[in-house]
Amino acid sequence: MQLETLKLFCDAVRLRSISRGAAESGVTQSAASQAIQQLETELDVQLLDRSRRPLQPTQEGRGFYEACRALLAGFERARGDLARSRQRVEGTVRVAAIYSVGLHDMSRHMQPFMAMHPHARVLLECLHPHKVVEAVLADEADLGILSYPPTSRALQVLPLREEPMVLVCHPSHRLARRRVAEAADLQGERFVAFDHDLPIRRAIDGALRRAGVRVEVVMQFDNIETIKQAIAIAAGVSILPRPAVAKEVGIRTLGAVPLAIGRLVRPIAIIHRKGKRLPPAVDRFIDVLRRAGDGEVPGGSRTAFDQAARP
Amino acid sequence: MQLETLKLFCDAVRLRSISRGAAESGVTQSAASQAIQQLETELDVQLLDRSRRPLQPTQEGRGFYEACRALLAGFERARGDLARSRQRVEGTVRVAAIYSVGLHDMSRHMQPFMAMHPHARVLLECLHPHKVVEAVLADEADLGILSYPPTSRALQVLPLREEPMVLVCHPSHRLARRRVAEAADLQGERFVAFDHDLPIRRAIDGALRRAGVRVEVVMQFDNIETIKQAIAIAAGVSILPRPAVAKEVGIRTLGAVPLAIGRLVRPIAIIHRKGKRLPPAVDRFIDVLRRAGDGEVPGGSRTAFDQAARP
DNA sequence: ATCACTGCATTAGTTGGGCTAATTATGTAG
DNA sequence: CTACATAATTAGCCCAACTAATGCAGTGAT
Repeated sequence: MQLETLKLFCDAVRLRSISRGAAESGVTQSAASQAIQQLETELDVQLLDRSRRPLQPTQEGRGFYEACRALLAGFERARGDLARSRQRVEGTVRVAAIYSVGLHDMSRHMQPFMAMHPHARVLLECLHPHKVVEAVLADEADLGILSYPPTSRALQVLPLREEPMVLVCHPSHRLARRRVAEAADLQGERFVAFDHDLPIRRAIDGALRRAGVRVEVVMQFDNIETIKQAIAIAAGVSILPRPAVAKEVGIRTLGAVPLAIGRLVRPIAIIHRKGKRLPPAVDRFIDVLRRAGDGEVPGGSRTAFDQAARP
Repeated sequence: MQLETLKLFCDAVRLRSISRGAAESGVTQSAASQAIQQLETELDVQLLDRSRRPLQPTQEGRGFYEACRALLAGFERARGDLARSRQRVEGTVRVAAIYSVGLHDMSRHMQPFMAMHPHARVLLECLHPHKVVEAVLADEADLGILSYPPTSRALQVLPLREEPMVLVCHPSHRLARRRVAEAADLQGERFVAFDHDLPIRRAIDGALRRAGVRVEVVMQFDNIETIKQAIAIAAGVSILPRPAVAKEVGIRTLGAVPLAIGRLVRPIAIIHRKGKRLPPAVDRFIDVLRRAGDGEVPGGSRTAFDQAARP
């Protein structure tokens, strides 16, 4: 059953002529005649009264005509909705990021991107790390941005940058004015840590263990902001990615000291679902991130340490 | 654009599988896969996300799925309406008859017909003669029953019977007790006639003229009932079809006398639109009319005149 | 990681449905 | 009755859609 056939029938009724209806659809009178006859056979009902001219629908044909018009209109509407939806979705970049990247970082990149692509729309959602992965897998986000990206068959990982980790302490702390902190300096320090279930915690714990240092964990939180607040009230020291404390260091509410403990970095990556070819808008957004995305605040001075830490 | 394709898509979404959807429609997985791909190409949109199993519709696919379901449901409803309408219409016999036939005559035939065909429905409408023709031509009635049927290219005429015409007068009239009325008996009689624009008037006028009789037309009406009333108040005599006055003659409110003027009959015929093959119910109704339809009230005595007048 | 399993895509080959062109039939108007 | 317009019919061609077979990818197991 073809929609074109229904359209031919509707046009024939509307124009009171099979020929004119056929012309409307760009087919011959013969094709239209055959199609409508076949329709009548299929439905086992006489739709047109051909014994009187101009052509008139039968009783049954009249009712079917109205139904067909509604059907065709419904299909055209659906097609239109689809086109509109496609445009809206294709121009949208849904990003799921962890808090510590999303808030500082993304806002900087979103504005230039929007300027380059005025038709595009960027939706940023800040989530806990595992929720970011979930959102990408469930196709609720086109991109995920997080640290310590998980390896998964369904995920494509694009390394974005590696943030150097620094010792963060209260400005009045005894280590605050050191040029560099050695492993031994941390021995027995009161430490504000990340929650156990976060990869960054495991990375820091491993580095400290390898350096033979034991710290006294006095608090643990699942996000950087809270850790910074704890340090600001002199509850202890911590090890945090440098970009995350750049602002506080700048206004001297926190102290940051480069660490001489292994190569302690926080890898940031973009993830997206594997196999799925990305919409153009998303591709371009990735370009913007990877090109400009070296993690430092524009105009911020770069230390020799930062340079070295980059891959 | 085929409805079957939309159904394949809907089934695939509903069952979360192209294979199962294909099986539902009795085609191979390959056919369904190709059809849905073609649909996506045609609409230029990705409807299904095949990179994750079980199969899931995309954002756009979800919306289109809902629209398609509505479309398919709408079509099935239209098809159902059509079937029901067809049955209702096919079992219906719409009859348009002139008053003088419809009331006396049809009611007798309708009951036997209804008994023979319990599913059928008979709609009887009594109209003025020219309205009967109009109703048949406009396909508002399947059959028309009238006297002096018009010849028309668009109409098929089926002669039904010829009703003998008799002189009708008040029971106290001087001619009421005659066995037969000659032409001369009518000379100068006060006459209640049919309207000029009725064929029956022309038939009677012609017969009288050929017999060399002149009557004095004192009244004229467009229907038999009114003429009978006029005669009943002794306003004059008239010439009417015998079956139309059978009842009044039986109860002695009118007198009827056979006429020896030419072969004066009122031909009754069934008309229907030419070319159009009639629904079975209508065909059978015609059979009933033509077989039983000799125009006499059942049990009514038949005169030698009646016998002779029949073709 | 590897393997087996399931399900979709792809390809090649065949067939029927739908189209055109030409002709015939039919309804309508002058 | 004739002329005209329009629909049905016929013959023939061609593409679209199907099947069968195979390749490929996602998924969950050991």
